[in-house]
Amino acid sequence: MDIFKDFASRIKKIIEASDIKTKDGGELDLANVVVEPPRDPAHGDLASNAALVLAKPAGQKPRDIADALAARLGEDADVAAVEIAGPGFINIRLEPGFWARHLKKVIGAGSAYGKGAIETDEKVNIEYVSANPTGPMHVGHCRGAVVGDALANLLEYAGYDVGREYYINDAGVQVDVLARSAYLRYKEAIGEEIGAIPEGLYPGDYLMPVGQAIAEAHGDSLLGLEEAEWLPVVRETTISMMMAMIREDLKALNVTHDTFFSERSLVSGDRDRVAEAIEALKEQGLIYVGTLPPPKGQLPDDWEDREQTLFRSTDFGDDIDRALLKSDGSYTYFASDIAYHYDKFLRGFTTQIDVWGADHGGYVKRMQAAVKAVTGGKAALDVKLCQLVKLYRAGEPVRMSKRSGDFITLRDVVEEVGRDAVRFMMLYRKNDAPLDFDFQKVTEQSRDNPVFYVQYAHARCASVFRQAANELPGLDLTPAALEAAPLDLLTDEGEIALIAKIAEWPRLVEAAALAHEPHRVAFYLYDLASALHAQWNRGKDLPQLRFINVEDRQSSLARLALVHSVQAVIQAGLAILGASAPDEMR
RNA sequence: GACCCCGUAGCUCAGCCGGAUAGAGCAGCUGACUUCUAAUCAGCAGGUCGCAGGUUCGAAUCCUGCCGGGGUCGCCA
Repeated sequence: MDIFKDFASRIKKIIEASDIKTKDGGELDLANVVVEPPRDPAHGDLASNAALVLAKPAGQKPRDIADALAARLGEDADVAAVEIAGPGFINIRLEPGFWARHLKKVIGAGSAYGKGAIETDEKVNIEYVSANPTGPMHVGHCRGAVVGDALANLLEYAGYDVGREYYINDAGVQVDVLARSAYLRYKEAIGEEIGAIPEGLYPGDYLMPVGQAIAEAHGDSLLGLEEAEWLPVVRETTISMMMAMIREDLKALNVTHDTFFSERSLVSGDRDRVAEAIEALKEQGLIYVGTLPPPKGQLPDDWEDREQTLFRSTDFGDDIDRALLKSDGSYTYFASDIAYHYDKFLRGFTTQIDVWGADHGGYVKRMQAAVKAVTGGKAALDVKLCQLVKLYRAGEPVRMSKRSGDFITLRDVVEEVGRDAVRFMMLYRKNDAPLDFDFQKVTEQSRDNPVFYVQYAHARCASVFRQAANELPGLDLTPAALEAAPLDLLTDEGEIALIAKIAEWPRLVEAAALAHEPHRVAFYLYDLASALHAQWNRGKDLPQLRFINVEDRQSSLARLALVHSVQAVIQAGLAILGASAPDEMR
């Protein structure tokens, strides 16, 4: 169904059957031979670099190879013309009938068109959000959440077996601080005067309901206890309430996970998975006790040389070896994280993707080193770093002070601009480029706003079908009828351009999935929407090109088949991005 | 000091595994609404792809150095 792959294999067959060989008569490596959509439509429908990549190993001039391939390619029934251009590109022009046949296949495939573009049984794990359960999600979390969720959708669509995961950082000192903050709110709920929240504790109001819930459950029974006694109780309630809140936030953004993995669970119960992971590394001789050199440049105030238990991450490309135990003997975050990624591997995930904020960039090498080491090179970790999102309102930066607890939450943003707009805008940029998010622009209904532009294209398709039902009463518009439409009536260059754009969909899905880049889907949808709007408007200058023509039911049917396919692809693409595809926008 | 990301039109950004004359949108200018919803379209103008080397038949893309912006830097998470 991917015409580019189809023609690439046709060309490869021609090469294999030809007398083009390496200089010493061997078989050529055809891995780099590709067929692509040409940059300039004047170059035809398909372009191949075959002659260029084979010239050197074959020891022949590119144009000579191109000539030989072009002659054979010209015999293909689907090929109307072959031209050799530039340094040796082979440009192919397809028979008009080819596009009609291709469109028929697209319609026949229905919602399966483009799906499973990659044939694989590989299990991919994507970890995203993983926000500390210490409060509501703020805008900073938003991008990673959307990127991870859309990437998961994309990989699933492309054919992978995808696990979507959230790592709950419920161990370590921060959640203890959280628990102490909640304990204060508990005392408040009991009726004690607590005054101002002390420096170092979480001041947010969102802990008040937690305090009340604890008061209702325990009365004043926790008041006289030592911290060591009440802390585990308070912590557990608090974390579960925080996670409930976070899940609500994620739901508002249409972000889903199928596993919430607790950091604490690594060491609770009868097993210590962190120790097991460290043991696995130790068996390979990758653990030692030693000291690290102090960082160059500004020395931390409290620096002192100290012996530590270290992982030899430098053997796997890291800049420095990394500590696994704190001075009090407890595990570092890194040690737990190794165990977690090891656990993912043991669950069968050989491709792992983590979506992090850019401020964790310094953590990438050590984690990749750890995954490589602990899985014996059988699993690989890709990390998608999301750059900062800067908020604007009508061009003016929105100020936030985190200290006062007065930050803009994810919920605020979703409620103000809507889920679709947030998701689309977060994906309308590469994840590693900073993003300006303007509340005003995002809700604007214009071409400046790609969300509405793409959704409107979908709505326009739906509108055409509503209109067709009115103007062409009795015409069968079911998919089966559209598939059987006389599609060879689609000969206008704008119509062919639309079919060609639709034909790029499986290729786009595959490329975006392999690169782990969901933003490409958003850009593709924008292009496809643009091609549809263009063809629509041509119908105003040239009424004979309008999708619906009451005088000509047959060509109307063919065009409706085209519109149907555009609509289906936009719908599939928006679903990957996690945005809705409205039938009407008024 | 080290490492990571970024640098493409006035602005915001695409550019797929190295390919042809580097593309969109916005802003600017010129046009198209008795419509299948103008929330749209057509056209014009706008570039030393940060700088300098290198690899290559071919570099915005790969390598090295430099400049500029952002981020990170032993036990936080």
